[in-house]
Amino acid sequence: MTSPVVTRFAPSPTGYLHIGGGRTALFNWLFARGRGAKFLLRIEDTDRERSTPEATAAILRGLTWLGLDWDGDVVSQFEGRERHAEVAHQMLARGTAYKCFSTKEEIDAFRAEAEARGSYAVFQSPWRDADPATHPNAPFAIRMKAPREGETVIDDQVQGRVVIKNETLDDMIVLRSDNTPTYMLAVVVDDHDMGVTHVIRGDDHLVNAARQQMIYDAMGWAVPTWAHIPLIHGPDGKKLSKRHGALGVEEYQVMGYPAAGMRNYLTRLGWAHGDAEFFTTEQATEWFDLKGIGRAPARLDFKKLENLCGQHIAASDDAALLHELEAFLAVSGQPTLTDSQRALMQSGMASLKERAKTFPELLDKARYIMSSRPISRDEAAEKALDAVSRGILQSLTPQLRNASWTKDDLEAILTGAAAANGIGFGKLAAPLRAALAGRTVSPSVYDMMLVIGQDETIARLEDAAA
RNA sequence: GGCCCGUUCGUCUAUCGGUUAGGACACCAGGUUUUCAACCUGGGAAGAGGGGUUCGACUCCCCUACGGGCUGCCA
Repeated sequence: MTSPVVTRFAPSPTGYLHIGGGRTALFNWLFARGRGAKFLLRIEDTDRERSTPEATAAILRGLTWLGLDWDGDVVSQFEGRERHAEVAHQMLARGTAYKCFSTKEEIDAFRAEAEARGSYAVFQSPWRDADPATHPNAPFAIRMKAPREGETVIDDQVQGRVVIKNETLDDMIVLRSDNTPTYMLAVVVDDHDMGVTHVIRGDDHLVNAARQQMIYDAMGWAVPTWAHIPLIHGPDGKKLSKRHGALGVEEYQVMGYPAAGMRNYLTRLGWAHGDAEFFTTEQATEWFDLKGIGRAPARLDFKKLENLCGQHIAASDDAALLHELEAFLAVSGQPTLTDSQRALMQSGMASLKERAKTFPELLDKARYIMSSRPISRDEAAEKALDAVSRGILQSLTPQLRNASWTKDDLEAILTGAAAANGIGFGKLAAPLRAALAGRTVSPSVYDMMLVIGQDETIARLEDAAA
């Protein structure tokens, strides 16, 4: 009988949602959602010094923006501390753990001495096999009685069969002398209690998996399926750091990348499904598997991210895109759309979305919608509006006033005007763009005219011709 | 220092012993065009190095180099 699949994402609330953490969460989510399984969220807040509620909130916001919804309530690891202590004591009772009275000072001294000698032996507690009768009446930590010989084998779905010699692992502390659980114990207990079947996490935990597996064995619990994924590196191949900027998932939102494109890019980073590059989230959940995860760390490539985002923007539903655009405006601290801007955006979206890779870019292309008369013009636009062009624009307005305002009608008028003036259409389009958008780079003149309408078009042309 | 993991075009990757080593992004050239974007065509571009195993290695094994991780009463 195979138990139903359960995955989880377990971040420490010590900062925002890291881009690597976001991808780890995404992989877990994809794996679960593709199998009708559960995706749980647990906050590893046992380190009271470094954990903050603000960080937890930021992580939740990041996940939500990425569209990764979790099942059930968010679990606080700290809340389970009594259960963790209980398990530590069960280990004691089973003889798979022991009380260690060595003080932190003694252990530090041992390490310092070892280092001075140039050796790096693991600390071996003198209390491992001590007679309980000799136990002092003093605070103690509970240490796992780890096997000293043999090896622990991690059957990893990504890294393959990884063998760790037990002699290289020490008797880790599972319960501190102040009765608080350590991470090693807490993860195992929580994953077991939450029924987690697949642990998909960064490969910085690969060796930890061996230690954790010892606890599973000590408690006689079923070991989950391991999948340790490589970390993400910066564009320079080095560890991701502040220097690379854009470490937090939310920063990507502020930069204006659409969530769908972000998901696509992050999924593709370190995972492959043949030659599939551009895909929907539905396809991703359907295709995602552990086998497709690569073993080497991947670098962030903003160009590819942008390309994918452009494709997703173009493929998006107009109304949904407008909603996401407004959300972007809000998080990036920009003014909200006025009612008329929103209405124009709605009708202009179809042409706008074909040409933008990010929301700032889309907004830039939508300048003809975002600005109102009088339209301010940049230098190139000013140049395009020379005396001759102004004259042509002037001569155009009577015809436009009588136009039926359909694409065909406008096309007939404009190409006719170009021909009448003995110029190519491109020569006419430049001043039109300048008049309509204040720039010589803009969406199609027909699209702009159709979106802003007859009156506004004529008014802008008259402004420019004046 | 010890242990563990990794290494295919600039980047993300395909390949699961036999391929002219494929695709995508980026780049370069040309085309189309109503500017930008898009689009079309073409191009350059890779198995870290060295040993094995094998009729045959990118693929399996070993060594080296480089990168990363772990080595806490942090997570």
